[in-house]
Amino acid sequence: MTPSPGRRRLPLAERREEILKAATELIAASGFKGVTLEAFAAACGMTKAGLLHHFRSREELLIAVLERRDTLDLTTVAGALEPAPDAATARAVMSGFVRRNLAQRSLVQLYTVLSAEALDPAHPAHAYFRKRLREGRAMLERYLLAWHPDPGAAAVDLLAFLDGLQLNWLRDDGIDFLAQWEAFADRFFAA
Amino acid sequence: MTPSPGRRRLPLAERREEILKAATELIAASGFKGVTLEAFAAACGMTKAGLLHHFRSREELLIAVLERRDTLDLTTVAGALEPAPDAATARAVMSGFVRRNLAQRSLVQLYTVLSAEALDPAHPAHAYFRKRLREGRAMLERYLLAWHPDPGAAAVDLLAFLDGLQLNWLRDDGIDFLAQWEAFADRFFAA
DNA sequence: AGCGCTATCTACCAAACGGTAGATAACCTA
DNA sequence: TAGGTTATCTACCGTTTGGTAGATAGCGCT
Repeated sequence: MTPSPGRRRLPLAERREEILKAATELIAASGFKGVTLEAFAAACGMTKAGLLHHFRSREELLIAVLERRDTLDLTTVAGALEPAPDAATARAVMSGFVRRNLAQRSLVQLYTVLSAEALDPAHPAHAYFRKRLREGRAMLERYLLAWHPDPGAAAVDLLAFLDGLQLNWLRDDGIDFLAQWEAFADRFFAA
Repeated sequence: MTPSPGRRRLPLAERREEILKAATELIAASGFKGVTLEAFAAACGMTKAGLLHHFRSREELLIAVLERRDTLDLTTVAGALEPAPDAATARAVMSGFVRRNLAQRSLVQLYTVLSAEALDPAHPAHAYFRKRLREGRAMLERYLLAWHPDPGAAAVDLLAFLDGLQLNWLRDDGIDFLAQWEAFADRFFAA
């Protein structure tokens, strides 16, 4: 476990980014409970103590991982709905969202594994996921408002299908995510 | 943590059942990784050593929990498809399944939490869930075979929706599971 | 070149973990 | 009521865990 070129010193921002990226991969694979401080550190060639210089505790690292993905991901989607969009543009936005997720399997897995783990009210990310779900649903509802007869139920419908499809896709990569989505969307956006 | 009436001795089968029931609740709440041997034991008023008299290891307890639920649950559904059923009976069977799940929230949560946790190939229940998913999908496909134009894709569709709806229902009990399901079924079984 | 800053390391700790060994006590039968 | 069976307990062990204290070394600045 000793790093090859002795000691590797990086500027703060750079090392932080490296740690967060590695942590994302690890949590996606084994959940938060499944990864130790030692493992997080080793994944970027340092020691526990070295890592704790950047994040004061294991839990703080988790929060940082989540917040990083939010700023990187959620903001991209939110911009496009200045006027409430019609069915066609709503579908286009959603399809873009799906395609982007498809390209980042480990990220999808991070959120899936972690959000299930965080159903436990004692989990450090419990509050985070509650908030995120509500905000996501509210945002989606605004997308559907202009043209769908029952935006509330439809939002639940769409999110449930996407979450479930992701889950099954992660379990069995024989599933053609894109095809299943497009077929669902054909029906969903026809109404 | 000392049990009130000194020592409580139970016949083997009875104690086993009590342990499994308590373990199911605990795992549903916090996942398998989230519960210690001590916690499993304390939940039925005994010590670690006492519990290990009935299950040789923590992992063996997990397997027992899963197998118990299978014999109790999966067999009930499987019986009804001697001839490949038509759309109406297929829907009736599925609706029964949904209603039964609705009445046992903690059981649903057990499977949801655990199956996400077990996406990790190193998880002790990983193989179990892979097998279970494949069998479940194959069974559902047989239900759809007689009347649906594309049973394979439809089976994925239905399971994805149900899994996702369960997940969101667990996250936010404001969701009306039954209503969402019936609306989805109206569309699904109309084809 | 030399100095200060700080990113990183080595060494350590207390607590919690899964599991084991051997003593103890509750029930069943004679 | 005595004795055997076994479910349960107390006490312990070795390992792993998250986290801390203090030493060390790489980098930027003058």
